[in-house]
Amino acid sequence: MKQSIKVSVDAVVFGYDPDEGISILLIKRKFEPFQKFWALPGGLVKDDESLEEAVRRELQEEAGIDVNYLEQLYSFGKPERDPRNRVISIAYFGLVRPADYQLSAQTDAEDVAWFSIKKLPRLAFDHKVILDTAIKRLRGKIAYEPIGFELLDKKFPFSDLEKLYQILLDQEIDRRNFKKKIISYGFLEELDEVIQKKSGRPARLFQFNKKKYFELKEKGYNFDIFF
Amino acid sequence: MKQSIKVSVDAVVFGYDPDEGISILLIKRKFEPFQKFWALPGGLVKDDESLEEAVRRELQEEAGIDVNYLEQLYSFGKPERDPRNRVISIAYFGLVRPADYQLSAQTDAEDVAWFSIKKLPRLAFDHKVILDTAIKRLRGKIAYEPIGFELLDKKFPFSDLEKLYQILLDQEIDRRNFKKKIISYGFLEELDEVIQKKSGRPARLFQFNKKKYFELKEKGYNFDIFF
DNA sequence: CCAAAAGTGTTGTTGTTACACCCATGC
DNA sequence: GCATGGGTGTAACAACAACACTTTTGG
Repeated sequence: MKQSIKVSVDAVVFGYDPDEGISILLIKRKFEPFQKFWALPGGLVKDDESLEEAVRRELQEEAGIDVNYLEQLYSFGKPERDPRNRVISIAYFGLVRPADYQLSAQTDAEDVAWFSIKKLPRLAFDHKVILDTAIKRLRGKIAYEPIGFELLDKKFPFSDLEKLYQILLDQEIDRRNFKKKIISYGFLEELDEVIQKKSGRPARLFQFNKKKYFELKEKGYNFDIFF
Repeated sequence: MKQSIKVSVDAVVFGYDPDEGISILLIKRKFEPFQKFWALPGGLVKDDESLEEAVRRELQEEAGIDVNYLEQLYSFGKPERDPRNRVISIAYFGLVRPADYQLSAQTDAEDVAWFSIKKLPRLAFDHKVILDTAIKRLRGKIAYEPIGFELLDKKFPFSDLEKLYQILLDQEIDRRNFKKKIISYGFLEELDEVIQKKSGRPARLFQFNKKKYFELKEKGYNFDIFF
């Protein structure tokens, strides 16, 4: 059987800033179709690279960014999703830490930028569908896996985590109960350092201990944050 | 850029029988490579069909089966997974009801059969990896979505459900607590009919009310069964 | 009357929610 | 000394886990 289907990868990369909220990385297309539309970074897979390698390469080429967490999201394969010819796309889901987030925000003038998920431009192809799938995944996943930490600095004040959950779950969270619950899991380390971002009392810094988390997970612990 | 990657779909289809446990559907390969090895049903996607259409077509062609639940599982794309040329496979996850399960078990003599997940043959390509991914998904998913019902007859005695969960979670479950919890969700209907499978007291039949389930889900109910 | 499977409640323990005041800093 | 954000405990309530005997049928 003769088959003429092309294979591409696309990445939905999330960044977070306690003031800006959740953003995603988009690039502006140079060529037709959808010239000058904003689109997810991505492109055709090379014959000799794995899917994940392809995503990382494209992110490097198109946005100069290194994601800190990457997982496969879903594959999109409707025959009509690309007007030229059939392309199936394997979409990935990525998270970057604030350091990278800030960095790429500088490249602003070019054709790569962060967009708050609250005010998104029209996207090329079916990228809106892909994006919506990714947002759903992020919202769902944060409740039962501690991936939130991948969006924060290695050392962060507790309030950053708190705000992240409030934004993602889109609801008020009781500060005391939230802290009690997170601390009770035992994979957070409280440091002696403090930081003062704006006014007010300086905050102690915390860090996520991945090793401890995996140990606890082995023992059949299960993380879940529902309020 | 010239790309020569082929796109296929593969299906991991689960069946269940309270006595046999969980089985999956395999076909025996007629041609090289991996001639005479057992493999997941699947094949190349046609240029004008969607991915899901491709899976359903292949399952119909290769096993004469109609799955009752189907979702995308994961895409496997390592460059070396097919010895001939590069093929990326989009794997699907399916569940069939006992009626279909019995039916295909008749076709036994041919090159399609059910295998208990406890004693599997060596599989072609990387199908073992795909299968393991699917089993993990099934185990994980059954705890927070009521997909277990898709593996049972439309009307079933409560003990069938009980056994299904015990097998999948691989642990004893307290019958009273389990029933209390499931009933409390309110999406099961108790019928006036009874059934007697072996010896012992006949059992009342139940059925899953999908509509009620979706209503409850809308209201922000969340199903979860952990013990 | 025995074997086999179905049906059924209560209680102690644990986890979850609701709630408000003081503390450390910069200006 | 005031504005800003950080830090902390307790009590009522809800959910979960542990537990065993009775009922209906067939042989």
